[in-house]
Amino acid sequence: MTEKYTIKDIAKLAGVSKGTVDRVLHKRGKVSKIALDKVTKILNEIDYKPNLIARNLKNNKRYLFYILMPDPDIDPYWAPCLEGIKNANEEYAPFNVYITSLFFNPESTASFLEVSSQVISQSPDAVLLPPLFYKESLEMIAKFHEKGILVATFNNAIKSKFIKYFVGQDLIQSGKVAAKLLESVLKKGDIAIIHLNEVYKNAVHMQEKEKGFRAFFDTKNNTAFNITTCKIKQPYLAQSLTTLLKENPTINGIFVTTSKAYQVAEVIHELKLDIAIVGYDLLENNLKHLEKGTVDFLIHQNQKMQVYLGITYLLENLLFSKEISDTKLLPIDIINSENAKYYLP
Amino acid sequence: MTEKYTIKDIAKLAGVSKGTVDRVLHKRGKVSKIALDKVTKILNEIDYKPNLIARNLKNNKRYLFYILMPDPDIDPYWAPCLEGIKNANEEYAPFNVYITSLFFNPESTASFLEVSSQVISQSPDAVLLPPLFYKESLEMIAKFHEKGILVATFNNAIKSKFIKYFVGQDLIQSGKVAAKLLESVLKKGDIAIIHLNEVYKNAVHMQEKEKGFRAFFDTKNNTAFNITTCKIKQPYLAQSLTTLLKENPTINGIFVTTSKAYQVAEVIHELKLDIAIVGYDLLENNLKHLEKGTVDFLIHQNQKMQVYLGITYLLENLLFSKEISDTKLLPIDIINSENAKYYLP
DNA sequence: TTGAAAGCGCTAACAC
DNA sequence: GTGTTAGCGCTTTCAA
Repeated sequence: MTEKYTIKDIAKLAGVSKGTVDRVLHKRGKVSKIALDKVTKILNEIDYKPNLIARNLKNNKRYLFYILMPDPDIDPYWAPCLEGIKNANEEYAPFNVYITSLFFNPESTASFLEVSSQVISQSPDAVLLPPLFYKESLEMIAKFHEKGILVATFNNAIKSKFIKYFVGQDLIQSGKVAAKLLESVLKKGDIAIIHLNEVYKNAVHMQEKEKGFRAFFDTKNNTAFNITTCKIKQPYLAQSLTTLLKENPTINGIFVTTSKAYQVAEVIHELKLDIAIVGYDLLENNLKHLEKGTVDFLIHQNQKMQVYLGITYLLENLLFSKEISDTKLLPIDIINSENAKYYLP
Repeated sequence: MTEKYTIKDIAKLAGVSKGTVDRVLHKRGKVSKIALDKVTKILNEIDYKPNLIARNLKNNKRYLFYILMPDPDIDPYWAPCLEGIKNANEEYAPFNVYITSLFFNPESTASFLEVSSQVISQSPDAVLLPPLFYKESLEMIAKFHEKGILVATFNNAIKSKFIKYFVGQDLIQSGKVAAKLLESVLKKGDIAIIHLNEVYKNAVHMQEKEKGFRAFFDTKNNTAFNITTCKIKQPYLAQSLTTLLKENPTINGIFVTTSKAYQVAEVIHELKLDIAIVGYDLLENNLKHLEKGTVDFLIHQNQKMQVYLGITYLLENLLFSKEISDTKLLPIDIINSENAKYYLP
């Protein structure tokens, strides 16, 4: 059984004071070589684990934390994030952490820039955001970094040396999961990949999912499937889709790369066709179709966990200097009508 | 912005000492009505949230925690639990918590009883166990309770008023998930439910899964499927299964209710039949077959999370008097070849 | 019944 | 450089 050592113990063993031990532990300097050696020797002999809790008791510092995200009222995709923020908030409140969420309009880069500047003016300790607008996000992230603000991203990955952590899913792999699901259900046939354009650009999202989807069949040299890609913009969905399916009557599977599978399902249902659909996200509308059987599978992107982990990673780093890997890829959960309820709030 | 109040603040506001506030907060009595009223008034006015961390800093008490589980070397199903224990251990070590795992032989009630007595003799603060042997488990749980030991169970639910928490999955629902998966893949046909008897009794497990599986098709009045149940004991699997499939050549789907789907898959592969298989648990052997395509889906029972949560629930209750619901049902994760890696250690 | 005080493990300011 | 000391928020003992 390993004993528990405190700073006091180490001080006694090394024959120095607590203060000196603390200086050694935190490399604060101002320690003579002799003292340093004595303490280091003891530290090597025993397994000292600082009590991280006690460490922060002392800390009077208030930690300001901002979450910058699209308004869930504009796009319900983001709604689950609020729950994750709430959980993190409850957990870290005793540590003097103040978490504020600010919403921007996902259709407007101006709105994003405005809210970002607002955050900068508060000079918080850390910021978490989904970098939806590539150029603008990079810009703001650089500015955050310049101000000494720790940055983490979620939802979609962009490359920047100023991003400390990223939490999200591997979208290419997610496309492969969808492909495997359709393969299981269909065995053979023609599949349409439908990029149903949403209000704001998530082109990268859609492209990566398609890439993974196609790669799955390509690497298998699976010739039983024929894949068409189709970009459709609302409000032309019903019309475009009907035309597509009339022209390609052999299509028996559809992969919807956005969270709007329900819109596709409605059209298919209307046309009374028997087509398997795989889509994304547990929106209420999607769930209805899962239940009805008009959507076969949904892939859960677990937004709630994404923000929750994003927050905890940053805070554990700030509060306890914990170092973890810079990228966390969440499981790609497969949802059908029977297990859906466990993934809902 | 809600202010943060400490006991000191309350004491000042109420015009009493910290000690008195503490006595009120913990209902320790020995407080005059006047003092009590003054403090209560303040407490109603403000939103006081005690700093749970500081509360336990003072605590010199050592918490002894035992986990009682089958030896993972005998049944690899339990191996992931060790990881969960390790995580919990790291998290709670600073709180003077000492977690010990003891293994019993899942084939032997005697071994279970022996290890349990061993635990009792240590009079720990809490115990977590999967109640595999119904009668013996109830017996020991009662004894634990008698000794003032907090008990939580995982993996399988049994009823006892002495069980504080249960963490596991809804096995009936899990059967429904399997049913839906086979329905998606097959559309119609004959399905065999195979209860592949394992070394020790988990009859209840298997029965509940079957119940859910059948209920799924029953409530749907789905007549496109015909379901046969089949209990097979090793080492007769290959023989029995071959006979079954010869006699029922229309069987195109198999639901294996235990973690031995790979054994079934091997036979099917040998027979060169095209039969969809849904099974349980991410054992290495099962994963190989997922990859090969001889098993279509696995259901993840998330043993790791089960123990991890079981431990945290008990400890949060012991350390911080947190009260949560007595039953936690984990998500029923659907695994195919493409998302499996995210659920592995 | 009450307040004062010590102390949990750690940090940081402050003398020496 | 180094040891001493005060204090984070809370619990608990002890004297009043």
